[in-house]
Amino acid sequence: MAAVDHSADDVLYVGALEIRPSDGLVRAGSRTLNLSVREFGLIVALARSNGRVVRREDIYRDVWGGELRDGDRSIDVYIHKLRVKLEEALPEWCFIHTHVGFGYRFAPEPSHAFHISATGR
Amino acid sequence: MAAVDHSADDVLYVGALEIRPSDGLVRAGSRTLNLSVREFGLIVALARSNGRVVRREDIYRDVWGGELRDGDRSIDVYIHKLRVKLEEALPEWCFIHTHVGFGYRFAPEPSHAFHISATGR
DNA sequence: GGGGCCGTTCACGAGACGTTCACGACCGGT
DNA sequence: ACCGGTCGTGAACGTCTCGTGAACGGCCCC
Repeated sequence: MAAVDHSADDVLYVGALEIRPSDGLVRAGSRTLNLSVREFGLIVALARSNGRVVRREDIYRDVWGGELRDGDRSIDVYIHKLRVKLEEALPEWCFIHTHVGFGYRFAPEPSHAFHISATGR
Repeated sequence: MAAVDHSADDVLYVGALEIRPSDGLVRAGSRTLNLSVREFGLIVALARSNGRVVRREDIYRDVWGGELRDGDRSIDVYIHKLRVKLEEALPEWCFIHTHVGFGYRFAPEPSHAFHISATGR
């Protein structure tokens, strides 16, 4: 992982998620998520820029290290794996939002599955 | 402390809109708008010259790059798409104003739809 | 050696995007 | 009233991005 100097990386709270970068664990409510190294790196990278849109190139540099090669779908795959685990833990919340052409945004929003939007997407 | 330091970029505020050019996102009140690349470029271009009328040629150069060709309706189409999304998010405000023959002006003004349509004029 | 995880890559399909076209409303000039 | 220019708006369509299941090979531990 790229040597990112984080001074205040104690604990990240995003909605009902509690992410401990230095401990390598994520808690969702009372449950503890079982994430692989990549999944964990990804969720940390996303959570660190809470609310903002993170570009794929930045995600790749942050989590994988090196430059994102053309056609590399690793990010997509791991975004998907993360979504599955997050939804399994907190079905009524949606954390990872796609901004086509920009990247991904990490923020807790009520899941569409439960309450079909009154205000559009 | 430990605040989430957004890399001190320019943030544009127009009425209830918060536009972050470098983050690629727009918030309307508490909601985050989901804009495409073109839509986002357009709203940034408009918001940057807040209050003034922006000529179509300038918009095109700014967002699309290159010169606006005769008969190109892309701007019209994307103005429309933006209007739809903005109205969906903030129905009581009207942001994009047409100045026929001149261009468009971006400014928050109370929507007429609310007052007029009910009275039957 | 065999079985599990993991991470990467492939393949297919759905949906988002951007451009262009078509039609109609509106307006000013003649 | 007619005409040409401008703009609003819905729709068509080719392209590209992204979601997702599956295959493949590496690694570790029994």
